[in-house]
Amino acid sequence: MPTYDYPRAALAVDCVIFGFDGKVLHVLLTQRTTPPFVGAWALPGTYLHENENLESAALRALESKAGLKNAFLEQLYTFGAPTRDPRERIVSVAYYALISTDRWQRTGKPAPGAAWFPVATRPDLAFDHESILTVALERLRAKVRYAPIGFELLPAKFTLGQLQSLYEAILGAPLDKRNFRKKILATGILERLDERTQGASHRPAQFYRFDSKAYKKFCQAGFNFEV
Amino acid sequence: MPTYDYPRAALAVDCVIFGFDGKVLHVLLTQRTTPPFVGAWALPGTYLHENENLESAALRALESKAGLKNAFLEQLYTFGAPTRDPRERIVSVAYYALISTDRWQRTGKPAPGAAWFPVATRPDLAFDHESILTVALERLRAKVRYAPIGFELLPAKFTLGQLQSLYEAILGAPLDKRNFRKKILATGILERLDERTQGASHRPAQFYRFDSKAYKKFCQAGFNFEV
DNA sequence: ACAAAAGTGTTGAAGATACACCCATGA
DNA sequence: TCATGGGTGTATCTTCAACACTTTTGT
Repeated sequence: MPTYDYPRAALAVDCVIFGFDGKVLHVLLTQRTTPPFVGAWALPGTYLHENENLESAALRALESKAGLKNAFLEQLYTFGAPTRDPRERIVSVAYYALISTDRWQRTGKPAPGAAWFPVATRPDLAFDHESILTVALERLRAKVRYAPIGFELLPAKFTLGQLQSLYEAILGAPLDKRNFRKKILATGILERLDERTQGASHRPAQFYRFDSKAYKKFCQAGFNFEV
Repeated sequence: MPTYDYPRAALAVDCVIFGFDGKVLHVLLTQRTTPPFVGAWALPGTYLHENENLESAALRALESKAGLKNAFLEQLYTFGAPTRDPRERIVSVAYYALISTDRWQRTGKPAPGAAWFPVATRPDLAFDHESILTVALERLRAKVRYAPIGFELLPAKFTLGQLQSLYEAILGAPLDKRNFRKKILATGILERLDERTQGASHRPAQFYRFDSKAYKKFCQAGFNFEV
C-alpha cells in the first residue's frame, strides 16, 4: 500500500454527457447505490487509474457507466473545493461529451443504473454536480456559436430542420428558418446528399452531412460561425 | 504518514503569469534549483495543500514564487499525462494570471530566482510547460476579444494608445487606430478622466479608466466586444 | 523647424435582420 | 382536403473596413 509524506487528494473524472432526441437536450445521469447520496442522481465518473491519461479515464467512465464509445469529449474544468465530497478530499476533472442521436437511440437504455434526463427537468444532483452541469451548459452554448460541435449531437446524415432544432434547444431561443439556412449553407461545411426523408406526413426533407474537409478549409480561411 | 489503498497522483498548480510593459507581452518564469531540469526555466507552481482550494494554491504560488498579490486569475486547463513529470505522477491544474503594468513595475525584480521574459523570446521551458504556455496564450487571445480582461494588464488609468498597443501585443497584429477608438469608446466601458500625460515630446494623451459598472450594464445589454 | 504620438469622419461594402407564402406528403 | 413541416428571396438596416491629415508638445 502506497504511503506518502503528505496527505493527497484523490483524483477523479466526471462526465457531463449530452444527447439530443430531436427536440430537447438530454443529459445522462447515474443513480448512486453507495453512500454518500444513496439514491440521488449524479454525473457518471470514475477514479483516475495509475498511468492513465485524464481523457482516457473520462472515456472509460463513458463506456463503463454509460455504455458509450467514441464520443466527442473535451475537458471542461477542474473542481477542487476541499469539502465537495463529504468522505474525503476528491478533486474532479470534469469533461463533457456529446453523443449523436443515432448512438443515443441505439443505447435507448444506456447502462443499468443510468438514465437520460431532459436537461430542463433533471433531478437534483449529488455533490457539486449541479455546478459542473451549469458550467458544461455554458460551455456548450458558447462553443456551439463558433465551432461546429453541434454536429456531434446529430446522426451522420440529418436535415436542416433537425440541425436548427438542435441549435434552438442548446441556445434556448427560436431562430429564423431562412436566415439559419442561409448562414449555415454559406459556410460550405454541409454536403447535400441525394437522399430525402421518407414516410413523414409532410414534404420530405433533404439530407445533409457535415463535411469536415470543407470545415478545415473554412477554419483556415478565417472562421466565422455565429449562428 | 498517510497511506492509501491505491497509488495517488500528486496534485500541483502552475501559473502562467502575464505582464505588459507597454510594448511587449511578458511571462514570469522561475529558474529551477532542484532536479529535475536544474537550471531550466519553468512556470511558477506549487503543490496543493490539504484543505486548500485550487485557486488559493494558485494565489499562494503567485505570492511566494513571484511576490505578487491580487492578480486577475482564472483556471486554464488540467494537465495530467502520466509521464509529464519524470519523478512521479503529478497532475497539474494550470491557471493564468494578469498583472497590471503598475504592479509589474513596482515588482521590477519579482522574487529571487524569478524573472520576466518577453513571450516571443522566452527560453525553453521545463516539463510540459511549453504546452501550458501555448494553451494560455490561445486563451488570452481568444478571451481578450470578447471580454475586457485586457484592462487587467494596464494601470488603473491609461491612454487609448496604451490600450491599443496592448491589444496589438496580445493579438500579434496591428489595429486601425480610428476604428479601435471608435469601437472601444462605443462600448461605454471607458471613463474619460480630467487628466493627460505629461512630459512626452509630443501631444499629451487623455487618460481613461475602466468603468466596471458600465461594463456590467453593457454585458446585460447583450455583450459585444470584438476588437 | 522637426520629430513623435494624439486625435478626428466619411464612405462603400458586407453582413444581419425581418418577414410570408407555396410545396410535397400521409392521413 | 387538411395538417404538417420543408423550402425559398428581398428590402432595409446595421456594422465593419479602409483610409489621411491636423494638433500638441519637447527638443
